Amino acid sequence: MLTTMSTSLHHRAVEHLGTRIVGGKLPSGHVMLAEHLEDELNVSRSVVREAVRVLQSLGLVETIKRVGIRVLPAHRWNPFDPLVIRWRLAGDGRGAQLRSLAELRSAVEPVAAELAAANAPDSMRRELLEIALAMRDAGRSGDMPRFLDLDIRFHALVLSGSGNEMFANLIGQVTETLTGRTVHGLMPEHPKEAALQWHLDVAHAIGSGDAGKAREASMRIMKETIADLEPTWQGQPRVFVPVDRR
Amino acid sequence: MLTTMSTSLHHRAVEHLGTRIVGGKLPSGHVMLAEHLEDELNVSRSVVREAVRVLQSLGLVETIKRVGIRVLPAHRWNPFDPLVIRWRLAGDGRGAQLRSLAELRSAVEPVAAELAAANAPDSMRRELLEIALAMRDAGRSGDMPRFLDLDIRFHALVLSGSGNEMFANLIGQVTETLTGRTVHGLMPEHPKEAALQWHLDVAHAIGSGDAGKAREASMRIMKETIADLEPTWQGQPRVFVPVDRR
DNA sequence: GAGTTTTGATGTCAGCACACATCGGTGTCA
DNA sequence: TGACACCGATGTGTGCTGACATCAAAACTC
Repeated sequence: MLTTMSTSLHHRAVEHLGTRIVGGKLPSGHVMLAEHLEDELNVSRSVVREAVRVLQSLGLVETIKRVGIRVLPAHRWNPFDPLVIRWRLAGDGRGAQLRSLAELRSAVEPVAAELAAANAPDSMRRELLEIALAMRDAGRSGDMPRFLDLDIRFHALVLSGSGNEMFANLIGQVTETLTGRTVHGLMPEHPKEAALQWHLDVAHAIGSGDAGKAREASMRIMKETIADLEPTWQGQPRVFVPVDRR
Repeated sequence: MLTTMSTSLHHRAVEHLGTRIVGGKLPSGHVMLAEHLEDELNVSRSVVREAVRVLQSLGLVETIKRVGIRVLPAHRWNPFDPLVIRWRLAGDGRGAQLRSLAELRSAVEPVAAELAAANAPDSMRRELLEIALAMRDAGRSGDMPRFLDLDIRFHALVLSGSGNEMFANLIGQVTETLTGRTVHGLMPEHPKEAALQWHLDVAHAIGSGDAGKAREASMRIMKETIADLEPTWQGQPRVFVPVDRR
């Protein structure tokens, strides 16, 4: 070994192969040999095999005896795996991935708000209102970094307050779309006053247990968010996977 | 080796550990040693290590030097991974898992119907209508196995027709809730006439590109489905994960 | 108590035996 | 002579093992 490694060889191998497959450099159907990967990555068989096993569990490759390690088509990948999402966001698939995430979020958050209104513990309802108020202040004063941070916490709290662990798990990916919107300069100098009010509406509705209102207000936020982000993925073709192919 | 193996040792090891962790037999914080696992499973280090690596990528365990392999708390698991879902459905978590899936589905399908109305290829729209009509026939004549099959295909087609690969990936899990409803005797002798009509409404709305109507009709189906399934998870406590803990 | 050494676990390597799908050669039959 | 079935060689993933590296907790020294 020449280099002292910051990350483990295993981690690097997974990352190396994952980015190349998801990024499209290794196309679907491409076959690799374990031995070849050893040379390419300068690691031993154990490292390659453990990495391939992980990629296999993500649906990125399959191993076939006497043939090698074959790259699977994109529709076999697990689109909910954090690694796959990260790799897609880092490569060509960024636009399509952001659209998928935004659509997922626009579907989930209103229902999460509904559930939070029905089920969230009081402490979360209180915190939600505090954050919404702080968002209004930060938004009006144009403190955008603080606004972004509060925005993330707000939506994370709605998802978490739903009491649905699948919803709560989307927090990381919501964070990605929110920061993405800011990074790509898609946020105005000041957030719209209406948007600030909608966040307060959500907080109040959840606070008072009004599921219908919470959903409605959340949907308005989602519509606005989608409209803001749309330029990011414009022109990206949609993919329709035949249902029989799992 | 004594036994000829039907499934690979790797597969068996992943399954063995996964079911025990998700099933709660190995509680959060429990520490195992790789060597101990070798003895327990009667497999070699490579098998154990590769299995542990896969479980690590699912968020079920972490490996710590000088300590061992530690089971992670449930909120660290990837709730979207097919393996995790399957293990939860097979164990104590079945009720909570079904609720999560049903809620996710009730959030996603109306939006998927909306998107399908806007984007689905014509062939899918046509097939959707055919299936909805066939569902009506099967429903009225009380051919429930055929109805279930058509129902699955219908909802799979809506999800797939959205052109969102994350939605399309939920097909398998939707199948689980639909078959679960039938298996648990939660379906009436004949599906309600209204439900049959709602499916036709969705198909027609998507066929004619009416996104709003598609969403509305889909939401009605979802409300009904949730109501049907609710007994399955009654009394299951909700879990609220603090937002700061990832 | 702070710094150092020891210890024990995972991480990594390399070589081997085995199972098995594929391919090509051989034999048989028409 | 040609078509077809059989069969063994080959290559590659699967699994096992012994050895060493690495690193952090724990024990020890001062």
